[in-house]
Amino acid sequence: MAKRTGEKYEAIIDAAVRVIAEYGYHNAQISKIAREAKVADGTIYLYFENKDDVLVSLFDEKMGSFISQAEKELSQITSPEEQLYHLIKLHFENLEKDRKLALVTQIELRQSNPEVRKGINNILKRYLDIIDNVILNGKKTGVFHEDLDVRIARRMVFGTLDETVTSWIMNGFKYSLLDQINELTRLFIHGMKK
Amino acid sequence: MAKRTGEKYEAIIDAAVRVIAEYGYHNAQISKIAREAKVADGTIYLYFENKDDVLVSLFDEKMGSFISQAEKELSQITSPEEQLYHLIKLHFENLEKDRKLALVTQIELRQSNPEVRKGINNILKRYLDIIDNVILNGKKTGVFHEDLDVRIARRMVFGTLDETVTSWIMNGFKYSLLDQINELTRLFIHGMKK
Amino acid sequence: MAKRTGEKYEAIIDAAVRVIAEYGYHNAQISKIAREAKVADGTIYLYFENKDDVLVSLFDEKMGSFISQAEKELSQITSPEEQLYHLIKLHFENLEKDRKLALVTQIELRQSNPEVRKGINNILKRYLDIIDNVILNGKKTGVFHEDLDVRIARRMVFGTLDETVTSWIMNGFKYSLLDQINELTRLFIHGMKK
Amino acid sequence: MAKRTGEKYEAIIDAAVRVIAEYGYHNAQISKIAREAKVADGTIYLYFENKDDVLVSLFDEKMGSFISQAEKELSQITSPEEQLYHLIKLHFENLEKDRKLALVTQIELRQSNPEVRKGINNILKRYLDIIDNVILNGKKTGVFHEDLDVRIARRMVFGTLDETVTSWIMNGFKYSLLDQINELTRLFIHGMKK
DNA sequence: AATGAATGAGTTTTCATTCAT
DNA sequence: CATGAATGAAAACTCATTCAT
Repeated sequence: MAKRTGEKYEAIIDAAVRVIAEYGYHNAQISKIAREAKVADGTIYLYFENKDDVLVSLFDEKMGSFISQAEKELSQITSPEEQLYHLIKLHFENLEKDRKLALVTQIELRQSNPEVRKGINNILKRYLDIIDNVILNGKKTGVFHEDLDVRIARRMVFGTLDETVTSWIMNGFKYSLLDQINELTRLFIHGMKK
Repeated sequence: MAKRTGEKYEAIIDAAVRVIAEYGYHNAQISKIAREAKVADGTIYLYFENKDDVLVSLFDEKMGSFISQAEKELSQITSPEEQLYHLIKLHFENLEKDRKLALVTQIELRQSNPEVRKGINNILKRYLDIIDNVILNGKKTGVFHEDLDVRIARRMVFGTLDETVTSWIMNGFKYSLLDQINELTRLFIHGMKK
Repeated sequence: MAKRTGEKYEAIIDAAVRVIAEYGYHNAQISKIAREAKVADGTIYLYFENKDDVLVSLFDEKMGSFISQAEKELSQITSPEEQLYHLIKLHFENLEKDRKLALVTQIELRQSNPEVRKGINNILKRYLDIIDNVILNGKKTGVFHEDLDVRIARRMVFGTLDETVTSWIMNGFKYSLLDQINELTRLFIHGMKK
Repeated sequence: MAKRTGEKYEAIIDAAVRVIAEYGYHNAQISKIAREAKVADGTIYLYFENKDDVLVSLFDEKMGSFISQAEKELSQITSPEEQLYHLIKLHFENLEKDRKLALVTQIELRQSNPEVRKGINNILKRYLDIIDNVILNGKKTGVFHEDLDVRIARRMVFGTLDETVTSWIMNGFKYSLLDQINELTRLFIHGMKK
């Protein structure tokens, strides 16, 4: 029934980002999002199943394209060290280029209910797979330690990047994420290398 | 006005942990917590300012004592490597020994409103300070790299441990956190060492 | 945001009068008023800011129109004695024609909280102005005593009419207000005349 | 069961006056009154049936003695004009001498529930009887008009004095009640005389 | 396809009163 | 006599969702 495409579909998602960024997750009512998108409340339900669907779709649209891009770009790099460097760079660039979106996906949507969390985690799984592939590539090419536990390493990489971005937002975006790419890459590579 | 101490104070906090663990944050009504604690709804307000106060106090009581313990134990270790190892061990032991509490503090309370989040973050600051001190000790003793950015390293350590525990819970506690202590310690130390 | 007009706006106000008259101010819950008005509880909040707003609007709608009528009718009379007579007549007629409304505005709403009281008093100010004008007219035309203190006389007129109506209601409407118009007019005029 | 006498009985009533004057009727909780009276909450119930009883007793203690005094003093005056003058004087003096009490009895207690209102009205009946006697005396002695309706005149006198005092309080006590005695007496006597 | 008025379920908090000590 | 900890009922208001137009 829900259209999931079209001009208004995107208008609603973009309105949701702006409203959540401005008022916070707990004050982002459907009626506010509708007003911001210049549509009627009921119209949202022509494009989305329900409010949860708006939020998951928001994450999907905004992060899904980033993940696809990352998949594609990393597949064209062979060196695991360079892959890792590029992964971090893409991660940070993606969030630095739209602070409202960063705030929404990184902070606000984490307060959502279990249903939304589940949808978000499904999308993130593809991202975790990318990290896994970089680590596996590093092990296969003998750059990373052969006994390295991929899941443990993956959680280190993701957990670190995630915490780094969260801190950056919570501290008011007052320093540059990009400045930390080199040091983080070094920490990871030295930690994981043979 | 709120008493913040006594037998019932603890009974209410423990009841809150059980109720949130069983029903989830969004279904943990005051009346349910009161029933579980075998007190009247109004009694909760003799011991706590409001519902937010119950949740922040829960975090404070349960994590605050862990943090104090960590502060004390780490201060008796001089080697930064051993401090790091011990920190991870304490972190994991603390959460493995009470899975309900782990679920509540690590997953459910993160869905709470900004007021509660703020209270929780204040408590966590003390924990981040402990991590900082370990890293500083490593730099000072020449074990960790002199140019290591403490904040970046701190976020790596905290972010990794946090993500590790979250994954463990989301995957149904089906492996042991303690088994990962050695590898994580190694990853951190190799990453940070001179 | 509140509409403050329309069919349901009036239905809610009329329902509020009936509910308060029947159950008393302290037992007139929003849900009871909504049921009586045959709308959902939430619908009331589409037309009114909050419960206080319902009560003040009730007074405004019901007494405001009476005051406007009085203003208009008295402006067409030149003799202060006749103005006074007519004012009392209008006052009593207005309350006799709807006993439920009289009970609500005269007795029940006086038990309301300070916020509502303030709203009611603002509306009543216009009525006190009408009384003032009658007295001033009497002084100007030499009918009333030139040294008469308008404020003192106004309080006599309003206080007397108010007490008269209150007694009538408290005694179960068992006599006619209209029968007292002549005597009250005489008391006031003799008291105030030159 | 309720003692209705003793040192604490009076302490509680005086505390109630202070608390209601300071916080308003709707914020005068039993626990606040108890704290102000330096007794335990439960102690109030050793001296009073319930909260309503505290309020009615307050009115009874404070206004009852005034009424007895008025009864006594007026019985010693024979002239109806002088009785009326003295009645108004006593009324105003009584309220001017304790502004907190005036605020409580004249404004705040009027917001109370029907039960308290009933108790207050019972006490006021004795006062209305005093007014009646003055008017009857005036009619009997031929000073007031033989056809004067006592009830109508009584409502004029009481309503006027009541409204005068209410205005005085609502306007912040910023003028003197006593200054109005002469004019009010004149208004009444001219209105009622033969 | 779009609207937006209407719905009604659901929860925190207060406070008069009790009663074991 | 006095205490004060404990009780638990009660009500305004929000907001996701529907559906007649």
